[in-house]
Amino acid sequence: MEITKILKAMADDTRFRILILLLQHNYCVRALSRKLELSESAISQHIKVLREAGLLIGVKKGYYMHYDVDRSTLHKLSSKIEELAAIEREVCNPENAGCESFERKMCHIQKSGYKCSNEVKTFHSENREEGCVDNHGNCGCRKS
Amino acid sequence: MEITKILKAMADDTRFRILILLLQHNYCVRALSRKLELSESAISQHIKVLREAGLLIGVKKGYYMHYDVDRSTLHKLSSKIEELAAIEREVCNPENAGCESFERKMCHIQKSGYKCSNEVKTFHSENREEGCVDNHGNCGCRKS
DNA sequence: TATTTAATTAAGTGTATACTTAATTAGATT
DNA sequence: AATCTAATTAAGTATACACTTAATTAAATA
Repeated sequence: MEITKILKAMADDTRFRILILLLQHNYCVRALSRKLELSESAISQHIKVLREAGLLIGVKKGYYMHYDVDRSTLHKLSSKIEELAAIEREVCNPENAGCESFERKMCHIQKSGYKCSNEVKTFHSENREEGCVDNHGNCGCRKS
Repeated sequence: MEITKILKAMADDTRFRILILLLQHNYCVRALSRKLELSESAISQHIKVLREAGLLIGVKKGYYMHYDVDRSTLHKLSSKIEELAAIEREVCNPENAGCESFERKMCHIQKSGYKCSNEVKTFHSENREEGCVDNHGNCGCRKS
């Protein structure tokens, strides 16, 4: 499941409306094209995007295509977003960033009175040194 | 809460990555720009989109902007998507579409043996008559 | 087999958007 | 007050994309 692909498919206003209409009824392409006042071609292209994102399942019945929303994709998407919301933030501070003691004293997110040294400022502004893996960005703190 | 605005903000791969990074740490713009190998300007513009969608809250601290993901927006989005998945579909058939009895007999989604009349075909293909509110699209069925 | 029909694909166009570098802004620091 | 500095905005560009009409496809029907 490609989450940004699904999000992209749903993010367009027209496609979002198509999705809602197809959640409510089994409209054919022509009916959707009338309801949304767009060409059948446009609808067909939107449906393709929704289908390729896993949001629609299409079955041909007689002359008509019957499209149905794959609700399991919506459930999975919803869960994924909940998972995101559950990510815990590791706040940058000298203690958890693995800063050297001399840096710790100078970190600007420390209480007032402490100021960043030139070394720390440089670290923040210029390219990072060898062996420096991460830069939390609020100061010169390094993560290991 | 504009759902397609939020979806659009999250649908871009770069913005999605920014969101995840900011869920994990309090990176500044420069740190994000290094991590994602994009200009600070590009990051700033992406952050603006995320902020205007209600996904980020920014606070200025010293020289730095501290951005935090508004997790409540993610929760609300997740719920909205669950609501969508819960929409029940009213299947189009002559009975629930309020079709006239003569139409009911001719609806193509009836069992085989019944065929659409020219009138019904025309109704489906041409513009709808006066007073016809809905067209479910699988046949000539009218809704009220 | 030829015809009809809903849907799709092809080709083209105008707008939106994701980036760039350069200029500007807001607010700490000296 | 003058100077830094992170972030933002301005201006410009190249690509993506949402539409159009016309041509094509695939399946049902005659």
